[in-house]
Amino acid sequence: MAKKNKITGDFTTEERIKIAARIVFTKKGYAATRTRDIAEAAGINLALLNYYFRSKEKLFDLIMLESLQAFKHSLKGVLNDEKTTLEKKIEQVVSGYIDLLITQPGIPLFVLSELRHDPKVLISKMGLKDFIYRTSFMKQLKQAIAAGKVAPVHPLHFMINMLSMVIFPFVASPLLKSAGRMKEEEFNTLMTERKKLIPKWIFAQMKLK
Amino acid sequence: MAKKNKITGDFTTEERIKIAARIVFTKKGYAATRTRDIAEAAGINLALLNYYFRSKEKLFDLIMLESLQAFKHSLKGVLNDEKTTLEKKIEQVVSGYIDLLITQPGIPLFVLSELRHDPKVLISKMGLKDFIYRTSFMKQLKQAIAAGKVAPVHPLHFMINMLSMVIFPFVASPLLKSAGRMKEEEFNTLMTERKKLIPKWIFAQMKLK
DNA sequence: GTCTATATACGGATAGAC
DNA sequence: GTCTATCCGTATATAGAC
Repeated sequence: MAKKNKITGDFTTEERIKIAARIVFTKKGYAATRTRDIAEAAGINLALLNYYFRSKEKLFDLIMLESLQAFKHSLKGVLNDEKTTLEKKIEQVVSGYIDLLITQPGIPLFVLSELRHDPKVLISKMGLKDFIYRTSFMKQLKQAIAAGKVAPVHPLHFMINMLSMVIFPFVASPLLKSAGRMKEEEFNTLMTERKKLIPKWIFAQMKLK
Repeated sequence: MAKKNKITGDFTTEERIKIAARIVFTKKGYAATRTRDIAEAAGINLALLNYYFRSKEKLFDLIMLESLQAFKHSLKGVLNDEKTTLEKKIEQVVSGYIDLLITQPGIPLFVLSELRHDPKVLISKMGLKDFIYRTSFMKQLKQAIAAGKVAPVHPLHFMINMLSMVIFPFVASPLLKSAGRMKEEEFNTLMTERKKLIPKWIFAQMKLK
């Protein structure tokens, strides 16, 4: 029995459809989603969905683009702030990202699982090519390694570790919750703890010889 | 244009279908997969697929179960070996798992994205309930924390960190490759480096005050 | 066991009334 | 803008010949 959560509140029809679409697409993925389900969740008729968005695919592209934007946006500002130190950037990214994921835990899995079908198009449309490399964060990291202040390994390792430790628990949450006997609330407590812990862990990694 | 890789070699028809099904399901997910595509990849007719496996769903369940088995199996043996130290277990899990993922990089995303639809059934069928907690690894880890040898945080954090740093790069590989301007080969080189690096990083985390 | 042909259902999209 | 009714392509599954 799928829950029949109708979208309520003071939204235009177009907004209600988008909200419903985001929920259903995120939960079930593109192929498993029926436009009828979106319409029902939005409290409108199927025909109206097509009236506003022309097709399932166009609606989906919109939602996906916005999801990727949210992802990219929450990294970009912080990683490119010329004024902050490497350490500060890490603290800010980790903290901001975990806050975001606690409220929207389904987005990473949604993006990653759909991306495997046609990565090229979206990645170029989003300007993600070389995105990490062009950040101020990456330049600082390279300098720190060159100066011997950070362990001499490929700088991407630290970026990967940071994103992994922040994002993966949310991606694997159903497995982690049952394999680690956690309830929703315990899980969120653990994730909140990680806002302080992950930066410390990364710093420790960077100092290793 | 989907590649028309027919399954060749000395396999029975049933095996060929399963091999083809694993490839197509892993790449596209359940809903986006057409049984016709599996049949074509297996070099047989659509009707024959139903002759052997009754339905798309039954075939899928089989593939999913085997994928989860592979995941669980590669952890279970190592984590429950009473004779090895905590450190040794970590080294073995990380190394074995990365080797597995380099050859089968699509499995985690496949499992995790399908699991979000109906986690309960598969998790209970797989005996994953409390799986982590019942391991010898977890007992050793708790003892080490109690003895003050490991930082006093929730032991699951370290398990999460290990799995995150190992698995996540493969789950996010399309994004990482383009955002970090890596080719397939560079990516694998990096992952191979991580077989040695991740255990060191975990040890450093565990020693923090 | 393996095939061709087909029944049947489902889902996206549109026509047309209001 | 919003609805009801319907069209039509597509995908699973089966019947039945070989």
